[in-house]
Amino acid sequence: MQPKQTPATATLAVQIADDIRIKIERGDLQPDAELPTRLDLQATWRCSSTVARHAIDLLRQQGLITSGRGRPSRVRAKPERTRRTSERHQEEKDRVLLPEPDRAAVGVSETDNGVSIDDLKFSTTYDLTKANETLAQLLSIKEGESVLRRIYETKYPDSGHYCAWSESYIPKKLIEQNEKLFDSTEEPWPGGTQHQLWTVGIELGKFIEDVSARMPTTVEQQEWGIEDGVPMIRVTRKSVDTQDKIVEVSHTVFPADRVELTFVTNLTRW
Amino acid sequence: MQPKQTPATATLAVQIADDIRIKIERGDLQPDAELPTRLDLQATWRCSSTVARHAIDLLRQQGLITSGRGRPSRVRAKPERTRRTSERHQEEKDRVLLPEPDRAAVGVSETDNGVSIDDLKFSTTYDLTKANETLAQLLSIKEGESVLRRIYETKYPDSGHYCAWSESYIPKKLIEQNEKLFDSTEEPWPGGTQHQLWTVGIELGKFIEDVSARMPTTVEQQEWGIEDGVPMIRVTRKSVDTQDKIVEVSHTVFPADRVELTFVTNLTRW
DNA sequence: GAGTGGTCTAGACCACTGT
DNA sequence: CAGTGGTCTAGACCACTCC
Repeated sequence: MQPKQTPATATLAVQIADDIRIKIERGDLQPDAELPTRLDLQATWRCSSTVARHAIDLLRQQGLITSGRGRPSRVRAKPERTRRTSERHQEEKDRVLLPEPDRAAVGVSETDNGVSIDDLKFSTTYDLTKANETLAQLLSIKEGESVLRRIYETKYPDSGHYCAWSESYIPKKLIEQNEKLFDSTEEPWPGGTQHQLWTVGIELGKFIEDVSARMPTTVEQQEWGIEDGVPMIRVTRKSVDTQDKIVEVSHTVFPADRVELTFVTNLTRW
Repeated sequence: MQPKQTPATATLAVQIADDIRIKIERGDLQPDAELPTRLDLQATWRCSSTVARHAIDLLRQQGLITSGRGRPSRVRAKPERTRRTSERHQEEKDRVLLPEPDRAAVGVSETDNGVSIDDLKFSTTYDLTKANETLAQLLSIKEGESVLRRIYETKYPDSGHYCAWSESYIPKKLIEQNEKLFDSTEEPWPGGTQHQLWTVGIELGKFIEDVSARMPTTVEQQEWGIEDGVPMIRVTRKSVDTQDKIVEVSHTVFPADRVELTFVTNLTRW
């Protein structure tokens, strides 16, 4: 879409912000270029510091610029995004029947989170909990039935910020034949969740993934080290077995500026 | 995730906002409940109007509340989301070989945008344009080669706001055998893009969809009637034929509070 | 008409950056 | 050290809603 003009009805702060935004979109202001200072804007537009400030705020909330104490605001350079493709589901399945050394060759953070960085602090929490109404309905069990909850957290050791976060729910009765599946010290499990399910006789037939986006809270911004104007993407994944029964439900969240999702839909041939 | 506490280092506005946010998450403040007024907050927290105002701003930017002139701010009720599932790709393909009356039974806005509302103003713009570098590379053509660009816009006739927007690019040389494909008055084409491609001998083998999210600009907020704190989701879709060549590239955007995406990944059986 | 939130003024002080 | 952006005060006026 082309740069758009600001209607005459817009407030002064919006006019200022859009003037700068159009300069960014046209390339007059390149990534990392310094923006006008608050005093500049006050002089140019004959406005108070509050209005100049608000204009800068708007641009930051749109994810277009960064700003910080003492440093001039700058046009935000788009960060590299990790790609997370739906084809890893089939790849994981293909590995299930391989001998353990081959399965173990792929790290858990790679299979479960699509991120393959080495120097990360990885932690897993297992517990048994009772299914609430939504979860019970999804998993075709009774409300209050026992489910294994697994929480996977990956953090950058230097900053302590999250790199990845996800939680997974599996009905206890489906997997209780294999007690190792309740032991978090077995993580990272070679071959991932699909191999774990295979040890109790479950073959997956498909994954159904729901994708949505929302803004992070201020607390999430801190925990993830997210800048203003960056949405969170949430993926709810249902793992469906070959009898069309949902055997696992998981939720994953991540900042939209760090990950891009790819989904491949294969069509049957004529 | 559980409600989190505000660190002591947070600014006053953030503390106020988080105090309210936690009340919302705990259910102390139900959807549509009125929030404390600016004067309330000034009195309770002994702060200036600017700080009270900023706290409300933060919550609006997080998409948690709505506010407007003369009306008290309220906890935002989650709107209904339209579901847009990847299975419609196969369904569309299955319809291609049907006789025209059956194909025409499904509206274009339904097939292309996943939205099936009747009273919408639908408009299509066709033009021939030259491929830029990115597009040329994706479509395996030379930069500057002619491509058919089609823009689909759906608007609510009362407000004039967008309901759906997408653009599509197809290399001219792939489809020039059928001149009807360059005539926008043929829209809505019964059977959609897959049938159009079939008229020039192209069968699709898969779709590759990249999903990302970002904040809307102030102009997009106006054009779509989007409230603060609602991200835009962007889907770039590559239509791949049975020889693994990309024959069409399309971009779709929509507000994250109105649409939810579903992707189904089928796995091959053991 | 009273009360709400939206916008704005005209300052102040602070933390931090870069030179 | 000067200059930046971050936070905040203490107001003002306006448009709008609801009673």
